[in-house]
Amino acid sequence: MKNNGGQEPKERKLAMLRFIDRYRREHGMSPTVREIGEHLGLLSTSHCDYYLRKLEEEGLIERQPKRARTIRLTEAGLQAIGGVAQESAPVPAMDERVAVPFLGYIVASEPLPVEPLVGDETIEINPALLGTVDDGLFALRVRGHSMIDALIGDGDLVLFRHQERVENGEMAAVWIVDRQETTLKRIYWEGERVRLQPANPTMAPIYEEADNIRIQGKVVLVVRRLD
Amino acid sequence: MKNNGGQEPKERKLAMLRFIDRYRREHGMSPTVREIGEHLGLLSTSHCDYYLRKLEEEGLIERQPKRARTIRLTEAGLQAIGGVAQESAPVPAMDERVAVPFLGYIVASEPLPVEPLVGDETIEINPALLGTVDDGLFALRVRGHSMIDALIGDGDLVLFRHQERVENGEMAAVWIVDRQETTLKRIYWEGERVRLQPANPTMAPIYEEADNIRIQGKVVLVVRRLD
DNA sequence: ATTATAACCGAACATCTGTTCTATGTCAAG
DNA sequence: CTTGACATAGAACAGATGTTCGGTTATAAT
Repeated sequence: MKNNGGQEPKERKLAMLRFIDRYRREHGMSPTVREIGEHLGLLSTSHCDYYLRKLEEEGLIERQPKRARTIRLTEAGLQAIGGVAQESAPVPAMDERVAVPFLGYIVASEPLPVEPLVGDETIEINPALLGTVDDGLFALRVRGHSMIDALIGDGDLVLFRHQERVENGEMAAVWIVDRQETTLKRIYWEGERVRLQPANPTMAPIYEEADNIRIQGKVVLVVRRLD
Repeated sequence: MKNNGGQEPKERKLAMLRFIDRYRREHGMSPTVREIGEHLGLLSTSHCDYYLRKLEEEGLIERQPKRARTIRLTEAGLQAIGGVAQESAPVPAMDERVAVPFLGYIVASEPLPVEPLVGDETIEINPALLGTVDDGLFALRVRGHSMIDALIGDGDLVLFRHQERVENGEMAAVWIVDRQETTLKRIYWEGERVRLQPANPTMAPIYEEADNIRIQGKVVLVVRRLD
């Protein structure tokens, strides 16, 4: 059955992508299979599903099986639209934001007592700034000057990704267990010992037993406001 | 039946509003009645519906009857979240994003020819990171190391606010007229002359006639990705 | 004590929504 | 001509989802 309603499959797929994208932006939710089909002049939900499957296989959309209104464009899908609609600036899809918990402050000098990492304040960050969509992010604002040579200054907002292991030389938020304190340093593993290295020549490194620290997260983004 | 699960009705309504808002931002779609109820510890969808009706009567949410996943906050609902949660920074509404034109690269070393500031690529920035909502922003990615002591490194994304005048010591994108070149430097006004000062001890300042430069914009935000 | 109200529950119901199944029609290749 | 691939329709199905209904419980007021 090759009566394409006047459209080539490729064009129809793009029209479908565009409809989904626009619908989401205009309605704040995804369209249903029936709504998509109606707009494209398809008389059967299964026909619509046929094309949605193809788009999904091609990685241009994603949907949650068996749940209502979950269709959304992937990054590739957005680019597919952008590639054809050159005359309009790419408009980010609705969900292109990451809510990052803001947990307070981290001292980039001497370790100081910091409340357990808990908070309900969030900061919205565009994933494009992160280069990737990450789970397990949290944000801390820096106090102090011990990471100045790493271009992290007092008052900077730093985003961390939760992970319990970092490579030598990577910067991380470190919880020192027996001190009940958290600090931001560059980490170097030295056998049973860990060197917590400031990036500031006037400051001495701190040494701790590897068993006595907990890596809270690795630095992935630094934001500084100057105005 | 006044067992409120430890929450006053007003507080529970706010918790509900917050959950809906956060869910939409994190998942790009609205929660179901069951999801809302689960999060609030309500054991029955009808109980959840009871509160949703109230919120709807109060104009804090809107939903499309009988359709799946259509619950959303109204403007009043968003304000209700922001208005009560004084102890936490206001969370920008979903559409509060500033589309900042990304105009390419700026050289933080020797001035080099740079195309006129034009481009159609944009980067979405949360105004909360800026501290203010500004018109006339543009973004440039840094090339070079001449601003290293100002904690601006190679590859950093820098946001500028269009302005034609900066104070001594402020950092700005500067267009040098007779060279037809743009550079990022710290600016110092010295009578008829301007000193374009690198923040790198290995580099000499550049002097230009004040008439020969045009301030393109002042640095207001620096973003660095490390991962 | 009674009464009224708000809050809460669980079951049932209606419909929405996505998905599967079966069948047909068209086209191209052999 | 046959075969296979692609596109299309409609019906049916399963489960998701919102809503209604009938009831209970706790509290405050009288």
